[in-house]
Amino acid sequence: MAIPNYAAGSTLTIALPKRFDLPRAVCSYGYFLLAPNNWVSSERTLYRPLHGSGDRLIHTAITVKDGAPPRLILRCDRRVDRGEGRSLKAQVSRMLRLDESFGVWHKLHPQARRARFDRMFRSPSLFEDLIKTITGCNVTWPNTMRMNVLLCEHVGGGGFPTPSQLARVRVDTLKRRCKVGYRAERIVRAARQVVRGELDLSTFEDQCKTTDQVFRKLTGIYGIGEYAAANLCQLIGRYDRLPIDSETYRHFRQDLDTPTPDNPKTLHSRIESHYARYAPYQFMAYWFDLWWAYQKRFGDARRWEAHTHGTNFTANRLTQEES
DNA sequence: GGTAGACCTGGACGC
DNA sequence: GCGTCCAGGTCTACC
Repeated sequence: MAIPNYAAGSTLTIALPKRFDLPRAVCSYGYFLLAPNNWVSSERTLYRPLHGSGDRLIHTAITVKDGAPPRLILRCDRRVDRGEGRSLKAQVSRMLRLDESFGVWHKLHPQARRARFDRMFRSPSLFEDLIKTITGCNVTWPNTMRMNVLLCEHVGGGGFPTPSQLARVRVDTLKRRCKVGYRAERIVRAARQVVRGELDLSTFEDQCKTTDQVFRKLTGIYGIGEYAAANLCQLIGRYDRLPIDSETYRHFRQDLDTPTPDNPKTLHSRIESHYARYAPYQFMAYWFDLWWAYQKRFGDARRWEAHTHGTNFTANRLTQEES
C-alpha cells in the first residue's frame, strides 16, 4: 500500500470541548489498539482510514493543534468536498465522543475528573463497534487484534470493512481468510441485515428509548448475548449497564481484593451493587478502576501501541503480573 | 427457566 | 513436538 500523502489533501478542523485531552481520549478503551486504528504515541497522533462519499477510503491523521482555543486537526490524504468533510468530522466526533457532556459523571467521581477520564474511545460507526465486539468474545485479546487486522486487510481494502463489503463475503471465505471462526456466520449475517435494511443501527442511538429497551433489542441480534449487548450499550453512550465477563471476575477478585462467591448470580449482583452509587455511570466507574489497574501494571496507556502492548491483555499475563 | 455441549482459533502449559 | 485447556461468550437442544 502506498504511503498516504497528507500534504496533498484537505485539512479539516473541529472545535473541542473544554479540558479535552487527545491522548487520554484515544488511549482510554482497548479498541484504539484494534485495526485500522494506529496510535503513534511519540507524535500524539491517531492515524486512521475513514470512509468518505461512496465508501472511498480516506486516510486521516488526527491530532491537536495547541492555541486559544486548541483545535482538533484532521489531515486527509486527498481533497474532500464539503459534504464529505462533514461526514469525516462526524465520524471523528463519534470516535472521541465530542458531543457528550460529562459534568454529572465528574461530580459523581472526582478522582476521574482529576484524571480527565471521560471520553472513552470508540469506532466511527456503530457497525464497526458491533463487529469489533463480536471479535472480542470468547477469545484472547491478541487473537481479537489479529482478526481485526485480517478483516481490514482482506475485506476492507485497508480500512474497516463496510456492511456491504462484509455482506458480499461468503461465511467460509471469511472464516478462512480472517480466522474469525464461528463468528463468521454472525458477522456476515449482521452485515447482510444492515444492507437489506432489516437491521437499522441508527435506531439504537435513539435517546427516547430506555437502556433496557436498547439492551433487549441488541440481544435480538444474532451473536449478541448479554455481555456483548451491555458493551454495545456503553459504546452507544449508555453507561448504566455493566458488561460482566470473565475479565470482570478477575479484576474484582485481584485488583479490588474482593472475595468472590462461586455462584455467578451472587457475584453479578455484588459487582452491580458495588458500582450502583455511580448510576447512571456504573460502566465508567468500573472501567476507570480496570483501566487504572492495567496502567499500574503496564505503564501509562498513552504510550501503548498495538505492536508493543497489545499482547499484554491476556488472562494469563494479567493473572501472572498480579502475583 | 436452567443447563450442558458445541463452536474457531491460537497461546500457554504439561508431558 | 504433541495434546489439552481455555480465553473480556453465545446459541441451541434438551430437560
